[in-house]
Amino acid sequence: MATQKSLMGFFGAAGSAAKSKPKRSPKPPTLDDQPKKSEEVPVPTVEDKPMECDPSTTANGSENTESLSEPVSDRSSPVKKKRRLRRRRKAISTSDEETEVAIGPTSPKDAAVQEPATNLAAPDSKQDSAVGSDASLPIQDSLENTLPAKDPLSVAVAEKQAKAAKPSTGKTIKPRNKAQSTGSGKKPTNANLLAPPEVVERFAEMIQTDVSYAALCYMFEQVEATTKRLLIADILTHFFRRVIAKAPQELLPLVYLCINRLSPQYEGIELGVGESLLIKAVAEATGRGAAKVKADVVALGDIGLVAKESRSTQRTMTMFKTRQLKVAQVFQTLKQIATTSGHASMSHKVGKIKGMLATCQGNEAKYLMRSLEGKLRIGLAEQTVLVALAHAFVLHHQTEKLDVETLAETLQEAAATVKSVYNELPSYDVMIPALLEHGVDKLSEFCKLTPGIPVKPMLAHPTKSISEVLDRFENHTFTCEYKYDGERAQIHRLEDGRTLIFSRNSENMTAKYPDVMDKMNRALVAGTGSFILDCEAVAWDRAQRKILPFQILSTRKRKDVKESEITVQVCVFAFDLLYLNGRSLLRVPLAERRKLLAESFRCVDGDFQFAKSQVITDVEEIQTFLDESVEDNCEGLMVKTLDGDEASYEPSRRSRNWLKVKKDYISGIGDTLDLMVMGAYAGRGKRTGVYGGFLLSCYNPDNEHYEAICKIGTGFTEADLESHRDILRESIISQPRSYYNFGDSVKPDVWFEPRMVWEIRAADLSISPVYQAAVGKVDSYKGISLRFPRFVRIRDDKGPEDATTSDQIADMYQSQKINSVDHPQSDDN
DNA sequence: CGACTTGCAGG
DNA sequence: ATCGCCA
DNA sequence: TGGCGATACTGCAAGTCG
Repeated sequence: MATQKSLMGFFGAAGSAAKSKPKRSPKPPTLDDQPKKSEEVPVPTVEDKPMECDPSTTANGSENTESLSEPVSDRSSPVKKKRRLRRRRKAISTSDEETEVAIGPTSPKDAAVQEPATNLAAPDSKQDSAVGSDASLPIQDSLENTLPAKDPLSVAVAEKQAKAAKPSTGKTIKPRNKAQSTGSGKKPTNANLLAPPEVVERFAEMIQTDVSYAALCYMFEQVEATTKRLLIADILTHFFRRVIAKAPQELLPLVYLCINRLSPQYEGIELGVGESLLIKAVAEATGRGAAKVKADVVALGDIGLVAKESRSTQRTMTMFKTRQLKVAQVFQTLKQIATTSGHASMSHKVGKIKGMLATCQGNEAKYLMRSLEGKLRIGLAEQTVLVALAHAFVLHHQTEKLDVETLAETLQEAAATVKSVYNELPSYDVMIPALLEHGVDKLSEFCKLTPGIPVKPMLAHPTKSISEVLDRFENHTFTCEYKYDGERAQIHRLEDGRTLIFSRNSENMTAKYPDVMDKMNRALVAGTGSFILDCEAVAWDRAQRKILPFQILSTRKRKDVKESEITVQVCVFAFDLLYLNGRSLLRVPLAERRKLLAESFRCVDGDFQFAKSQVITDVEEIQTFLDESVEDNCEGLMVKTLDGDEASYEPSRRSRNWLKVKKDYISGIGDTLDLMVMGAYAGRGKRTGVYGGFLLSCYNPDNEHYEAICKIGTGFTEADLESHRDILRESIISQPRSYYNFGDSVKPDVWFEPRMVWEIRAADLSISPVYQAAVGKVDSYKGISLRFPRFVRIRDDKGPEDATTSDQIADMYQSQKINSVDHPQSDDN
């Protein structure tokens, strides 16, 4: 409760929240935002200290101290928060340079390799012991006692905000950092790229024959506390090394927990748990109201923190836990949650979650909730895991001492191998056992491109202009292809004749496209056996023989599709061939792959075609081809190198060898709108403390109403977000104006008076089931919204009534070529 | 059984 | 999807 | 430049609820 108020206060809810307790006086409403910048209150600095020095494990302790010492805290300039903390930690570890510094000239990775030397003993070693599972007891106790009147969450809020407060130097910090990292030569010293020895020791203690969930969470903490990628990788490497040595059977579940998955993507096992269920679980587990919990989530920007904090109160009396969560058990429970279905399944899921929560200690609840939410957000994800795995296995098998450079090379190669293998066969179920049994060296013998298992598709870089394309490909032969607006489809034909289709994200879409099986058979040329095709499936109007918009494609059924009942036909546009008759073509240049593609398949009009392409040499040709593609209802062009080493298929890599030129970058075609900011939503994660998104509207001069058109959450710099918060604070109103039209489902956390106008770029306009913009103008009941909206800039020169009008929106929609002929959505008018 | 809600998938 | 930030 | 994490809209699928 207190938290909600404070949130409101935080966002300066002048009207509604002000009424609560005035106690949080030092909040920033208006007073702060102006003067603060300069020389922030010293308080936060002081508060910060214990945090940064403590190993994150003792965070509990410091949090308390912190909130105690300064419950009022200072919420003036949130945003910088964690990042700052991290920096400071770095600063500390930087002090011990000598360690591996000798390696200077070689890649920093070398350093990461070395056994951590002793002198790394940072000022923050000892306290570690406080981490122990039982350590939380006294801490929580003290929390209870010292803050009798307070909801622990308000403590957390205060803490969060204290963190958020700038460590004194407002603006100077950025430049300083820059100077530090880039300006003054060389990389940062290698010392801070190494996992601190006490961390490694801790791993050794915690990881024995099996792995406790606490051990994993300890590792997460360590990772979360740093931003240095090499350090993160090294921490993870040490963790895995220990696991490989002591508890190899735990490696697979651990890897899954690190990347927050339960199985390979293509198996489609999902938790089926979202925020509402988690809120319910936390509420039930703590005996608090769901509404309160929800408010806390908004305030803290992280349901993990809410779980951790609210749990600690409840806990005090039932503290005698004996059970300790194990990784294997957590993983298994997660899988159970995922596979629970049918009647009352939701309450069963909640039950399991509550069960685990009850056993959580320290930070476990935080990470458990984040896992359930699907976002660990500790700065560690798949790519890092792959590197760490590679390194861990190399080091595990490494018996003889290599010189630093050789070792570094070995490690780098290993990382490349593991990544490449994984991208071709993205299954830890296969790869981890293979690694355990054969090591990295022979990995590619056992794990290779296999029809039936999706390859990570090659991605493309967005390009801002045609000239940028030319710059990039100046000395290469390249080709342009239509970029179709459909769904990526990787079509596999196995040796046994089965056909499988995977999406861009490696989901199995076979059941969605039974009609494609038949198309493939008709498109085969004699002699074509097994293959993997890269294609785009596009909605197709058979009568008019033309491409339909993506929005139509998306209305196709996804499960149990029977060929006879298909309403939206598709045409498959093939553009690459990755595997043919038992042979991988990944390393074959595009020109050759394309040739094989053309030889192995035939065009079946309206069912299976080749992506339209053209080899191009100059700007004008590209421009013409681009215009043509848009004219043909495509999104723009893909530009690809044709020959040589740089024309191979690089799974998962958003390589520079493929570029995309989208029409919305080209002025005149791209839609830019000026929209009024109606309201905003509290940010989460790294956006805690600022607004994470905003509700926008267009203006309808006929009735002088503002009609909600979309939310927006990207395109802002961090500075933008801070500035928006500060500026919009002045405009907060407690209720929406009577002339605001919006759907209940998009209600923002705070409302603004009509004032601010922003320029927004979008790719397309779409018929919307939830927004009101231009209702009745294109569709009698539905409004219009934007596809891929992003913030461009503030339009200070425009008043709210100068915003784009509903009529203009309707016109823009109509003028999208693809909608001009006929589209199912528009019932009447 | 229909309306509503939630989660997940796509771009 | 898009975008920005960081090493 | 790669890796990561913040956020957008829409529709189906599967659940809940009255």
